[in-house]
Amino acid sequence: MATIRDVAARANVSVATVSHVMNGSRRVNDETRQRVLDAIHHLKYRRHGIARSLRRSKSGAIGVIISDITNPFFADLVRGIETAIQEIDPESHIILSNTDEDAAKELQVIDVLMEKRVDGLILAPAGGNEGFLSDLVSRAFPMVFVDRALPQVDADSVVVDNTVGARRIVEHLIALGHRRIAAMRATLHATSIDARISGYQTALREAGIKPDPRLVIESASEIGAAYAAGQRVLALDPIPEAVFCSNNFTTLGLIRAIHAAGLRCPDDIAVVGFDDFPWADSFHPQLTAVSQPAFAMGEDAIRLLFDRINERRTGKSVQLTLSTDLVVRESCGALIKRGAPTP
Amino acid sequence: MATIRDVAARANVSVATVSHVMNGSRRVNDETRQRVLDAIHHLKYRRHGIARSLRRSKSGAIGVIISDITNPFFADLVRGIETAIQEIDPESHIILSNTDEDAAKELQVIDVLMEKRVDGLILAPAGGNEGFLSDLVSRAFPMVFVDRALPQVDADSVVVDNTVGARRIVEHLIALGHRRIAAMRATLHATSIDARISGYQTALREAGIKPDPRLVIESASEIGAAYAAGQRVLALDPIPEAVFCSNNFTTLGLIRAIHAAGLRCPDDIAVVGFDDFPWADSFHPQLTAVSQPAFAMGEDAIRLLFDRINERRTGKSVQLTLSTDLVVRESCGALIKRGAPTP
DNA sequence: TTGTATGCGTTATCAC
DNA sequence: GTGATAACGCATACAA
Repeated sequence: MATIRDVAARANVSVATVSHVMNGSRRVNDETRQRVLDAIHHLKYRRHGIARSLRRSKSGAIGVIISDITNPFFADLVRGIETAIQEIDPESHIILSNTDEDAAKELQVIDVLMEKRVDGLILAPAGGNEGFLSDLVSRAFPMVFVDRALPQVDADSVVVDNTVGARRIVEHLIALGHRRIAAMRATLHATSIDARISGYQTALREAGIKPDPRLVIESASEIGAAYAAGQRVLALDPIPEAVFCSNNFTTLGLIRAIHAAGLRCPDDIAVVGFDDFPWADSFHPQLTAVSQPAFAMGEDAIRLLFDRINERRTGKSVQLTLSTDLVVRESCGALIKRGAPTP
Repeated sequence: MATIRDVAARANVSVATVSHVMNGSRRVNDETRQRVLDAIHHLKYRRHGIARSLRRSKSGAIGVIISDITNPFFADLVRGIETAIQEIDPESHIILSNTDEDAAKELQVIDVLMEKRVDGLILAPAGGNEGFLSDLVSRAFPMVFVDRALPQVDADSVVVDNTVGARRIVEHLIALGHRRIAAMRATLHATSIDARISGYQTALREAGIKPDPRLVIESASEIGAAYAAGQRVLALDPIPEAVFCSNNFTTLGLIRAIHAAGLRCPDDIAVVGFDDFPWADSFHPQLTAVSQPAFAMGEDAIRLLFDRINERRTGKSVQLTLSTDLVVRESCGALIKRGAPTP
């Protein structure tokens, strides 16, 4: 592989000149520049990104730590990050790591990324590493939380208004006449799930319905567990008229349980979910859901991050809260019972 | 940030010694080692991955180029790659790029990755860059194709037996009594789709059914287009008894079209798809599909790649063909018409 | 068992 | 408008 010296030699110039034509960092005589360009072309020269990183003390790598890329929400988020990087600084790239919500794994992954000298970190924190993370931000390391924030850690964050989103969709359920509304609570050490459940409870209370803790069923965030939890929901006596699922997994598990039990949705039981996904309208009935702007969250997160990296912004952290959309389809019963009203 | 010199100074040893204790690359007196370890600990020293890469001329980066991480197949594949990397060489990491099946984007992305000096490439080729890629492998650059191979490019590859997979599932349809079987052909410049359609035709022929080109409907690999294509399938006269969908998108589009038309599956029309996904059994009816070992493909691909990188294997390329699984659920009509026979 | 010194390929400072 | 050269932080060949 040709180096900058090879190019310099062939073009009869110094390495400095080659470097400057590559980077446009100072005026170069047109004829000289052309000689350099020719040499570059002939030698198929590509600059050595690693050497460059070392010299400029900027790796061009952004660490992105999520729980699972297999989750469509995170896949969209990552595409958003990638797209925005392309616009803002195409020389940068993502290093992606999955933690599966495991705090220990998260810690280890961050360690590796620090050794790789990532310029910054976008993190959907699993929770449990607050101390370490606080230390990081206090040393001014560029970091932004996404999807969930950690109250104890004062970093930038991009989240969604979980409370309002959950509240709206449960209000919708209530407007349709449902009263006995259960909830599936995904067990994650994340503030987001708590907020969703709390939005659910608020909606009930405002409608004069007393939240019944027995109607809140816990479920691990994994498809098998969610199926089992779904069966527990159906075993409630009497069976709920509607169910609010606090994330992807619980929705899928419940729907499967409903079909397995030979029940019909929304006739026998209505279902709504937090977090929409591309397949939602291939479902039968099509799923009514709270849709999160995952792609936009990724874009915003990376923008905040670059602002930190380039020190366009220092000091006080900023919290971005995007709003969700209520996507009314069929599983809530809306279309069937009375058309598609908006709450 | 502390450097190796800081550590050396604090421990009263040379940088060489520090380097050797970090890497375990030569014997060091126990007491000396302890001093070094203490210094490392006190200074919170982390070695500089970039400098290390430069010196060892090994970036520890693996380029992974796929069409879209949002596709569950690729998400699984990437998790497989990541998991195997963790085992084989935890110092390495993935740089992920999406091409959206765009050859120009693919070329550009590869260029960027080459500048970053990735140690190797795992690529689901979009097609169209055969010349460039051939050049790369001829210069012994480690590369392995995944999901699809390029006949003109002699690189290692990990694919699935598309023909057999498609054939089996269509045979299953035939065994259930379906005769008029349509197919949805995703338009991709990929050998995999061709192979699937050809498997479909073979199954028909072997059953004495003459493949009818009018029953093969084209669809772009995008959900909206697939929905429209699905409607075209339903508009065939007479309506097919069953449909074989050649990938994820076409399956989803068709199912949606069926529901929208008020038809019932499998009673009015049976559906099977190539490429299973985690949500398939939350569908109603649950989807019968050919399941690909995406995770394992990722593992195998990275293994092949590391063999190249470490020159454990040179020269002749190897082709790995994994087999698929037929997952019989409900959409084919099997359970409903006669229990769940295996073909 | 340990240390010295060179170079990996750049960028950037300083000099001309 | 151009060039010489000193870092960037590490691994390692060679010495001791």
